[in-house]
Amino acid sequence: MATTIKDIARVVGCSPSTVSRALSDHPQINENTKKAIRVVAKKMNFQINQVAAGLRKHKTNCIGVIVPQISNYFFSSILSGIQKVAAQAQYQVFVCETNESVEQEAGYIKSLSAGRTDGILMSLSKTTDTFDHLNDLNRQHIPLVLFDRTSDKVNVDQVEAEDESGAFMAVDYLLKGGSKRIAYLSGPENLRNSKNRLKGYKAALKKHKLSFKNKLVHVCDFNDADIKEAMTELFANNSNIDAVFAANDIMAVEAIQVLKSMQIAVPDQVAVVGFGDYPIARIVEPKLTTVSHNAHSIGINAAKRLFKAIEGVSLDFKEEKISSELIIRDSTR
Amino acid sequence: MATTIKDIARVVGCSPSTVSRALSDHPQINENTKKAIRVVAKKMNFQINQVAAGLRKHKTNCIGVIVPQISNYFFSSILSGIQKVAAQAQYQVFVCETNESVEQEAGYIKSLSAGRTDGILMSLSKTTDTFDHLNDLNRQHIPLVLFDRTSDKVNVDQVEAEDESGAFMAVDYLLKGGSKRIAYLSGPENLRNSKNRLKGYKAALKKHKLSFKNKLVHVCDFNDADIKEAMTELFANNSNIDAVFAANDIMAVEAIQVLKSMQIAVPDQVAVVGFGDYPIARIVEPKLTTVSHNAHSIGINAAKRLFKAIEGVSLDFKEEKISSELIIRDSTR
DNA sequence: GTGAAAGCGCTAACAC
DNA sequence: GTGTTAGCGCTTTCAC
Repeated sequence: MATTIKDIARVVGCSPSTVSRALSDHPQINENTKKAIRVVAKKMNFQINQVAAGLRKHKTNCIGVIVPQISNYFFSSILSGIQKVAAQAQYQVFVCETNESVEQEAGYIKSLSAGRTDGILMSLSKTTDTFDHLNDLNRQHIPLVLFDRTSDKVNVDQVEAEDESGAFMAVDYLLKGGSKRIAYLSGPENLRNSKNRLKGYKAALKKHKLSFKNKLVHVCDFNDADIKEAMTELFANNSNIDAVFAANDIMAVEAIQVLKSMQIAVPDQVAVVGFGDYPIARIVEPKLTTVSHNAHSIGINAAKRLFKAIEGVSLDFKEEKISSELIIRDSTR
Repeated sequence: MATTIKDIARVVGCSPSTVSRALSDHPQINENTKKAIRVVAKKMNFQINQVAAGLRKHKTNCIGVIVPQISNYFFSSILSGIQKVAAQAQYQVFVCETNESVEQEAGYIKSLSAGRTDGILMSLSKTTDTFDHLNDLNRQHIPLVLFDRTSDKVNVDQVEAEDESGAFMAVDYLLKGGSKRIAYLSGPENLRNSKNRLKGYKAALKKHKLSFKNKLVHVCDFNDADIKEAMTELFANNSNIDAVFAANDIMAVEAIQVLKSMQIAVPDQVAVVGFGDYPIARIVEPKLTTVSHNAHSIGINAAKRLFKAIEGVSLDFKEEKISSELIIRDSTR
């Protein structure tokens, strides 16, 4: 068993409270007592049980971050933003991965909210369609801020990219460049971002007085096989497609690979635009034109909101949009 | 304040112990009582305080994973292996990022070991050169397993890639292909993997009866600017370099970019081999020849070891090596 | 089948 | 300046 303050008290010959006070550098404790206690604590290799302290103080100085997938560059950039703010606020961050499963999501929510952390930042899994586990948090007064994968069905702070205008910029740029039939590789349909990006796509078509064609839209599940299938299907039935807009860079890069394998020249025959500005966008050939959604800022702002809420400063519930920008490279004309 | 078992007890009209037993489905509690308690618990939106339970039971069913950098593909692959094993064992996993700082590392170790988790998996930060914070864990009887970034200065289970033989295979292959002057872009010097890969590099040279030249080795700090500088320097002073072996794929890809910008043809003038088989290896042109170190297996085996230790099955302390393999693509002849 | 009481390791009034 | 006491929310022995 590990050393406790009781053990130290016994050795030093004082009460546990004195030990507790000495170790947290309470001003009213005699300097010599403090010294003696610190020496013994060190010698006995004492490590404070932060969980017990947290239970008592109702304060952990930890936050939890729940994401669908840690290895996704977008989420890890957001994470680095969050960590930066957390470090400044002297908080530790525990990251949990749901693997796109609502069950895991609910499990982590429970676990983190059950006295482990002072607040939670989270991005919904793509299968999440019930929100009881989130609304529970409200009732428990555990601050929650959603980022990126947000939802209008839950009444909390939300920080997300300007998906609609980002998609609009991308498609508008393609149309200005002369493209007429633009395929859209969408992410999972029930995600709000997917819907918003579709809105932007449609709005750009409208601006250029082109009609929306449903068969140019393919919903993909964020995996390579899916994209390959979608691309093959699109180009089999609509050989006159002249551009592809993908809901993220991974899909866009995969689309480029498929086009190459079909001997279709990018951007001369088909232009490609992605979303996210992942590092891979600068490596693939041709270098990918893409919409940057400023993931780092999403993380920073979401974290700032969370800390405000933890401090009890209740901002009005707000949806915050982080501006996106179009980054033009070589996969478009 | 959130609902507690006391609140439920008051409403139902029984004792807290009965509530506790009912909710954990104790066999000796009357079915009707259980039902009644569950109904009230649900209505009052009760969430058990797992931290309090953990404090009492000395068991959390959580493990912690500490890595230098979450966004690194290598670490996220390892993580997915860990998660898989953890999910099977009904454990939750909390991921912590040190950003290569020993202070953060020590902070997270303390925090996780202070009653928050039943065991810790970790990969050392590149600046870690003292090991007290790790040896403390031993004294506290908190199981620890190191992976990838390991050290011979701490006496715990360690799981790592076959760095030396992996590097040997890569360099041997280059030499067999006709390369004579092979530059090595090494990772930070104090990491054991860097040293082991260097050993492999030297062993391959020796096999082919070539002498080791120190000026062909450049230590880089895992960032793009560094690699650019190293490459520029190498190729300014040794224009007859005909191959580059990089300690990871990110560096290798960056090296290819630099070579391209210098109008040097890959692989015809200079061959390039990486380490890791990151997804980017199949995207870059030419596609990257690289050593796969089977990150997923590293995660799985490290986690299995940890769970054995948590269960009290004390395997002998062991260093386990996961086999690497050479994946030949287009960046070599 | 259920309750009372003790205690996990810590902190914080309240005493003196 | 330091000790006593109570209690954070839970589980678990020991009663009955």
